[in-house]
Amino acid sequence: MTQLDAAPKLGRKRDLTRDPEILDATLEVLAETGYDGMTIDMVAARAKAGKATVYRRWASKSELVIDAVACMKTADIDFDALPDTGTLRGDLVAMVKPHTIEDGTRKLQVMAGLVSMLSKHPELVDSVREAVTAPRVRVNRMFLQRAIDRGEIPADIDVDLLSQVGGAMATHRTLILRKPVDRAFIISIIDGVILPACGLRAPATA
Amino acid sequence: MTQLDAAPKLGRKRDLTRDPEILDATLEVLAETGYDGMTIDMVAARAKAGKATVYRRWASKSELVIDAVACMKTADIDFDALPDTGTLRGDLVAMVKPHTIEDGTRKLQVMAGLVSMLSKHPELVDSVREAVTAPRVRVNRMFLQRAIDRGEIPADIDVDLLSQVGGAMATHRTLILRKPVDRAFIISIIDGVILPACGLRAPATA
DNA sequence: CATATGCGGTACTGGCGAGTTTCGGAAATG
DNA sequence: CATTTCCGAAACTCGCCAGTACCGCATATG
Repeated sequence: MTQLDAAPKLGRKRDLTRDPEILDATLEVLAETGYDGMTIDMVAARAKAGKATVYRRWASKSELVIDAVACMKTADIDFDALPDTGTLRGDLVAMVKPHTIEDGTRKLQVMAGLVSMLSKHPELVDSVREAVTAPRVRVNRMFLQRAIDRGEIPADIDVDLLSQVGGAMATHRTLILRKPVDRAFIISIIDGVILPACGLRAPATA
Repeated sequence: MTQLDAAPKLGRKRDLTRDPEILDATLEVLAETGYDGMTIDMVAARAKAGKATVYRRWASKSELVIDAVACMKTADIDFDALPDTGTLRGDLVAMVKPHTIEDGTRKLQVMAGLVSMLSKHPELVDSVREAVTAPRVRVNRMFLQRAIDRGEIPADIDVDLLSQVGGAMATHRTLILRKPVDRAFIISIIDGVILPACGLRAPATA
């Protein structure tokens, strides 16, 4: 720290724009091949970078991946523009947009590639929860709380548990069943689990 | 097949009792280290066998693992002695026994070690579902159907989906959150998700 | 222009693990 | 007892990959 300003910055400067490109390439390879199948050469090739450039910025493969996961949360839901339709079902269904599904699918695939790493790097558990799981849970919790506040659903439901159900079932479907989490599946979770658990029924047309 | 009887069985006979011991050792190592971290030497050492003995019986590491997973379903719930308490909650809670939790935890840990393999060996997806997921789903489906038949819960609930919820949340808790699936958690799923989704309430004491 | 560092690319090193072979001994056949 | 196949154990081959070193060039300082 004390030496940062004193250090004369000689030579060519590091191109900081390559950092996010390398991290993105890392997430892509991670989603495609998983942590153990991923090689630094794959990441470098994907980012059109040299292997030395990667190792100049991250000390090891595991640190690169940990950093990539931590930086994943940036491309997230913007909490300012959340739907507020007046009904719980309306809010939940409004979140089922192609872009959201696409983003969620990608995160689930990255998560699938990280499972083997979680036991060896417990700090990753928190990063993954913060980047993938927590945002969706927070949104669901807000929707449920609003529904309680307006008297749409009873106040004694288990908000914490119910806001996790959707993510848990999507995770299970992606990691174990290896089936796509599409709009129909998400709607069936809403209408078949979450709403009934809140004492509501889906519209008859569904 | 035609040559089996004609072949003169010379020399020492293969010790068939080693097969299940090696498969059990495989599942143990798999649960502890995952597929990519597992080595044949670990399995052989655990089973007190030589590496050659393993390769005389299975052609490769992946075939050994696939066989071990396929043979996992044997130690399962005996469908003859299922509880029938007269209420849906009674049946579900009666399944939450130490032995069942222990068995389920082990299977979930094996599953965690297999996630990285599922994308490369799609046939494993079916084996895992048959050995781990399906039995529990079948039991839950039976409980729900009985509750419908006796008029305890409405007949228009989504039986397929609701019989998967418990397993999905347990899987998510083990693989991603890395927290133990204990009795309290399972009870909270029953009382906080499944029963409310069927229009029932847990007893006030809970 | 001299120096120092970053860049993409390639060659290299070292360790690890799948799969094979070998060895001394044990069990089965004839 | 000779032969054959199994056993556990250990040594071996071979390919892959993390991490390092180096090349030729680009870009920054003074």
